[in-house]
Amino acid sequence: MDDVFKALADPSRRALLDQLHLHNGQTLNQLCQHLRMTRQGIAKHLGLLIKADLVIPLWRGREKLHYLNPAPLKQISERWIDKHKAACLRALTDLTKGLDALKPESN
Amino acid sequence: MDDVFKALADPSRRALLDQLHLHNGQTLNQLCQHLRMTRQGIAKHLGLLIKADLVIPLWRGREKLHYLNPAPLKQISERWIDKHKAACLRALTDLTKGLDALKPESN
DNA sequence: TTAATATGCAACCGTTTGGTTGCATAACGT
DNA sequence: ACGTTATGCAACCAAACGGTTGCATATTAA
Repeated sequence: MDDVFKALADPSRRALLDQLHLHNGQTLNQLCQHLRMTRQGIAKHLGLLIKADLVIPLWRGREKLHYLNPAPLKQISERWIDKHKAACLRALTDLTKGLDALKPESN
Repeated sequence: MDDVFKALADPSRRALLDQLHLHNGQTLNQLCQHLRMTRQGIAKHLGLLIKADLVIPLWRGREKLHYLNPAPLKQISERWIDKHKAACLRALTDLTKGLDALKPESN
């Protein structure tokens, strides 16, 4: 899961995901046309996305097609974000309680 | 939003969020007891969490209480993850179509 | 007022990261 | 077979990162 968070941390990689979201199954060279960076740079980013299992590569001849894999995002959403979202109300009441404690007359 | 993704990328910072999730409103020194790192190191991490608005600090005298703010996580979930999750089915069909195209007899 | 407590700030350092250039390899078209 | 196309791999570099040490500052307690 650490790999997923790390992969999402970079804006270029998020842009790549967005690009694939727009048109799934693009080759490396196709993806290069949308991001001003060398092919090798993009290939590195794709490597991290693939390592994080956010993107799945499929070879067709000499072309490498890149497909989105939404599973890790779903996992993060379910196992991490929802857990914290569930504590939303609690966190807010904690904050207001903290603010109340700041009032001098409340001590 | 970039700050939020960057803040979430480090396991120590996620551990801090978990710790606050366990007991909201802890001071810096309290948080230090759960993570084997110097106070200054933790303070740096908290600084990034605060910059990303994931944690809101409240001063009470010389103590700095740290409160979770679930809003950014909710935003990320809604504006980013859900969008990709929505494409889940599509991504999978794309993948299987890609796999089909690999079969030589399908060309 | 003085000592202890809670935090902030800055410099420093090794490692990782983001990106480049250069070259190698494999597959396709002619 | 040969040139072109699509990709991989390695070295290299500056910048950012994660973490430390040392010192400064502000608040509380005696």
